[in-house]
Amino acid sequence: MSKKLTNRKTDYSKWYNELVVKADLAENSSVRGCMVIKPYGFAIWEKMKSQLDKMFKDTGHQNAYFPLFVPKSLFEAEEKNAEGFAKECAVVTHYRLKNDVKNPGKLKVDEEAKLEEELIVRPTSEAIIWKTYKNWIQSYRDLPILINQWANVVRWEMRTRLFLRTSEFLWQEGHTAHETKAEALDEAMMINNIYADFSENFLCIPVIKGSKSDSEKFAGAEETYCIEALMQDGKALQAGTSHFLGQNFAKAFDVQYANRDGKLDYVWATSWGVSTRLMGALVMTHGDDNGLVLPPDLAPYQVVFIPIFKSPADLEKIINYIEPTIQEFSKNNISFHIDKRDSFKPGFKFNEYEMKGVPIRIAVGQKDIENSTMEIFRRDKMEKKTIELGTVSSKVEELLIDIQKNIFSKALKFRNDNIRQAENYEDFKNIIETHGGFVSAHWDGTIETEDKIKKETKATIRCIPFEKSSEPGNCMISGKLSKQRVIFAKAY
RNA sequence: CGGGGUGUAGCGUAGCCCGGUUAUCGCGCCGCGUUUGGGACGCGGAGGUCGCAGGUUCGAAUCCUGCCACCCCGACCA
Repeated sequence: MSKKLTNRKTDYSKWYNELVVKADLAENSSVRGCMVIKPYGFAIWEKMKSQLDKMFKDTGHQNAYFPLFVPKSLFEAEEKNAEGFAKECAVVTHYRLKNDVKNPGKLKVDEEAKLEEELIVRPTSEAIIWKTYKNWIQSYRDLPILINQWANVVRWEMRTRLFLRTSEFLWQEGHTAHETKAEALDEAMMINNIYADFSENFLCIPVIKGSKSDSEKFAGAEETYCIEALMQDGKALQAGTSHFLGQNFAKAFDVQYANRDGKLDYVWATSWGVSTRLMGALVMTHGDDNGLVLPPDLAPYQVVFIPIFKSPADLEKIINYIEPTIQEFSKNNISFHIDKRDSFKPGFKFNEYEMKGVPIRIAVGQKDIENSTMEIFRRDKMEKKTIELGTVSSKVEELLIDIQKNIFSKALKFRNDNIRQAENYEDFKNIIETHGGFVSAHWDGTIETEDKIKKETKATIRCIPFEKSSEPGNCMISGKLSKQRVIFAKAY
C-alpha cells in the first residue's frame, strides 16, 4: 500500500517526470503552466486516443477539425457560455510584429496591425462549431450530426497545476445536433457511459457516474453528466463530462430545421470531452512508491527485456536466445522493448522501468541460457519468478490480463474503502477532515446549502449518482427532504 | 488579485542571520580503465551574469530598495 500522498510533491513529480515536464518558456514570459509531453507520455496519450476514437466511431461519430480562433462576436453569442469562460480567455489583438528601432535586433508589436475584431483562442469550441452547423442544418434529414474533434484548447487559469490544470491542454470534444430532446439526452448519457467504460476497463480507474449540481454544471448546459474518480490522496478528480445543452446554442446561433411536420424548430445539442488530465488521473490512481504503474492495455510497451551481458558477444547470444519468444509476442500482439544499452547496469534498468510502470520485465542472462529459463517480473505486485523458456509467451499473455484486472480491483477497493456515509453534518465535517475521500450524504438540493458546505469544509458536490444507493432522507444541514444521497469530496 | 515562501551549474543544494581568499556538496555530463543477475567504482576533466536593476561599503551570494519569475494556500476551473 502506498503512503498517503498529501504533501508529497516530490513523489508526484517523480511520477510525472516520466511522462511530462513543465514547459521551459522564455524567462520573462507570462505564459505559465504549459507542459511538454515527452515521447513516453505521448505514446500513452495516443493509446488513449485510438481507443476512444474507436469507441466514438463504433457509435456513429466522425472526426472533423474546426479553427483555433473564435471571433469575439461569435464567442459572446451564447451568453452563459461566454460568461463562464470570459475570465480565462487568451485574446489575439494584433497580426504583425516589426523591428524595434530603439532596440536593434528586437521586435515589437506593430500597432498599425491591430485587428478590427479580437480573436479568442478557443477555450472550447461550441461557438465556432455552432456557427458552422447553422449552415449544415436545414431539415430533419440533416440530423443527427455526430462530430468529434481532437484539438488543443487554452484556458488562462489563475492558478495552473501540472497535468491537472495546464494553460493549454489536449482533448477531444464532441459536438452533436439532434432532432429531439430525448435523442440528445440519450446521446449525452451514452457518451458518459463510454467514458466510464473506457476509464474502468482501459485505464483501470473506477468512477462514479452521475450528474452535476446546478452550480457545477458546464456554462451553457442544461444538464452535465460526469464521471468522478478518487485519487490516492483522497481528493476527487472529474475525469470526463458530457453535457446536454438543450436548445441554448441552437437559439444563440439560430440553428433551426424543418421538422417532420414541416415546421421550423431549434435543434437539440450535446457536447462532451475528456483531456490529457486523464493521464494525471492514471498516475495518481495507480502510482506507488516505486513509480508509475501502467495498465497493460495502455502501456507503450507491455514487456521490457533486460539482457544481462558482459560483452557484445554475450548480448548477441542473448538476442538469439530470446528471438523465438519475441516472434511469439509479435504473433500475439504483445508489445515489447529490448534494452540493449551497455552503459547501464541491470539494477539501474530494473529501477528505471519500474518507474516507467512497464507491466512486465523479463531478465535474460547466461544463467537462463544454461537452464532454458527466463526471469519474469510483474510491476503491479513487484513479484518475480523464473520460468521455463517454452512457457514464457503463454505466461506473459496470462499475466497481462491478470495485471489489468488486478490494477483495477486494487483501485476499486481503495475507492470503495473511501466512500463513507455521513448521517449528520458533524459526521460529515469529521470525515472530510480526517479521511478525505468521497462522502455520501443527504442534501436538500439548494445552492445555499451547497455553498455553506463548500465554504466551511472545502468539499463540493462531485455528483448526484445515477445509482441510487439510498432511500430518501433529510438534508444534513437544513433537515429538509432529500430524494437521495449525493457524493461530496474535496476536489482537484 | 490577497496571504505565505523560494530564486546559487542541466537537476537538487550548502553558504545569507553575523559582508572578507579561488562560492560548497551530491547527482548528471565528458575522457580513460575496471565492472555488469537490484540504482557500479577509481582517476582525470568541463560546466556559475549567485533571478534582474540600483544602492550602502575598501569589499556584497550575504545588508537595503525596487522589479521579475517560480512554488504553496485561497478565489477560478477539465
